[in-house]
Amino acid sequence: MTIPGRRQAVRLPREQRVAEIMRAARAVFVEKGYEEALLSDIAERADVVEGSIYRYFENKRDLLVKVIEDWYEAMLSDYDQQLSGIRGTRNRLRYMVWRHLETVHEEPALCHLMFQIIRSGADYSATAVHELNRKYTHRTLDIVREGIDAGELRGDIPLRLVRDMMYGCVEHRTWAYLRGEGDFDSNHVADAIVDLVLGGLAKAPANQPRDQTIALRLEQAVARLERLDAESAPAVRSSSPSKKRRYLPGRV
Amino acid sequence: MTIPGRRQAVRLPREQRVAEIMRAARAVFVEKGYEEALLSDIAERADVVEGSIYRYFENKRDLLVKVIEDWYEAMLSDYDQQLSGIRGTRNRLRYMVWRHLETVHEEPALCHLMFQIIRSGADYSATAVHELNRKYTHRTLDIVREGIDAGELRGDIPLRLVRDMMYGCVEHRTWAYLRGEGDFDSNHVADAIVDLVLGGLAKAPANQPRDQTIALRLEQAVARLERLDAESAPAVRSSSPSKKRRYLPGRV
DNA sequence: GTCGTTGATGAATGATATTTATCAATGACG
DNA sequence: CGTCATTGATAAATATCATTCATCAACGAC
Repeated sequence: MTIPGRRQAVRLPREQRVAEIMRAARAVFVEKGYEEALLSDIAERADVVEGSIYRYFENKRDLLVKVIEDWYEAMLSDYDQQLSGIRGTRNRLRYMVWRHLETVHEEPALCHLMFQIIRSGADYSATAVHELNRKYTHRTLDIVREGIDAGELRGDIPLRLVRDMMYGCVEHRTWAYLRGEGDFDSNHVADAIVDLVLGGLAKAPANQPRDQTIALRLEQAVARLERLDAESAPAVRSSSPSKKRRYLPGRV
Repeated sequence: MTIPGRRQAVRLPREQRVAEIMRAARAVFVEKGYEEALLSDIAERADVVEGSIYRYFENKRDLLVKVIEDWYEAMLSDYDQQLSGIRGTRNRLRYMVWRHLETVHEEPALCHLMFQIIRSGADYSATAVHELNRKYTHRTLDIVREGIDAGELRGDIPLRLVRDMMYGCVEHRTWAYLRGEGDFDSNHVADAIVDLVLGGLAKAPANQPRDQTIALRLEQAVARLERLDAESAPAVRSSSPSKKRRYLPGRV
């Protein structure tokens, strides 16, 4: 006999319930950020009771980690898919950066969670996200290596430094964007970054002027970027921050 | 008449009490990280009662922000102090990077808090830390600008990109370090970064080989770095993470 | 048809940040 | 000198959530 007032328990197979909860969690996390997201919100949206979540996830953080992992994995496999159809060191490198920037535009909240919560956690190194990330940056290094082998790039620069610079730069921009300090154009930024890196890396025969196409592209990109910088430069400090789009949920 | 059992209230002038609390807070935050640091811990160490903290600080987060601000301000003023005694674009640029890296070594926990809690907060832009940081990176751009004016550096690169690359790279290394993924040598890394940036930036007369000294320094730095990379490369995944030094307090 | 296994529940529990109601020293002012 | 507003400080109450617990019911194998 069902106790009156006791909610009708809908039984689902494990996988399906896990999927439901993760879908709900992702929505709530995106909407409210980590701290503001309540397990009760998530439970409600997943149409379960709070306690049920603990049958499938260790704790709130674990839930987030799983959500991010899921997203990240799908994303990276798509990266590979696309990349397989792109030829040429420059194009491939550019695609990596461009796609990264696009992702920030498409999923700012998830990116923010990824940076703030996942990647700065003490257990990050043990996370699948870490492994995925490693794989991803390896992909980038592979491209550079191919370029070196093909004789297109200088071989005397530590690969790690190149990678750190590229993604470091990307992330600086990303943070500024996530903070609502100004938008960016993925195409322009990607061009500028790749151009600068290649400009420093490109094998320049000692007594020859730099590759014409590179020099040209560089000029154009730089001109565009300077304009962009001028626009997005904060005219007056603390003018009207409310007008800026923000993607950081939470504290007001 | 004093109610028996009621603690003897030591009255201090505002400034002094604030200083006490901040000293205590800094210690506890450093020791335990943000979430694990309890207001009761801080109160105890500051020899006040929890509620008293709220007389001087909005909330826990505000307390941390003030602590970081304090530290950051002192640090930057010292930067300026030192920098005033250094001549030459390369040396000055190198000092900025080097000092940044050294700071990470000296105060890993505060750096971590700065990155994770402060800089990713929704209110970061309104923070004094943001302003300080802006001032700091401006200093860097000034140096580059001086170099351009002096004819030492190419003038056709967007300054922001240069800055983002330098600090982006620094931060990538920093995070890896904070996560316990391997140490770094501030001197080597600073050399490598500055060399790479200048290698891409340095005005290379079209039909002349690159500046000899730069080329030489580059080679040396690269050699050192390759060695370093080889050493700090994770031999076997998930070998014994317990052996690595970690500077992330918190969750076990 | 019984019984172990697993999905699911609703109500505790616990840990902490934050508030509130009070209290006492201090010092300015009549 | 006293009174009284101001400010430093307190102890206890509150509120908010994450997490755990004691039960319960459907399902399926045997």
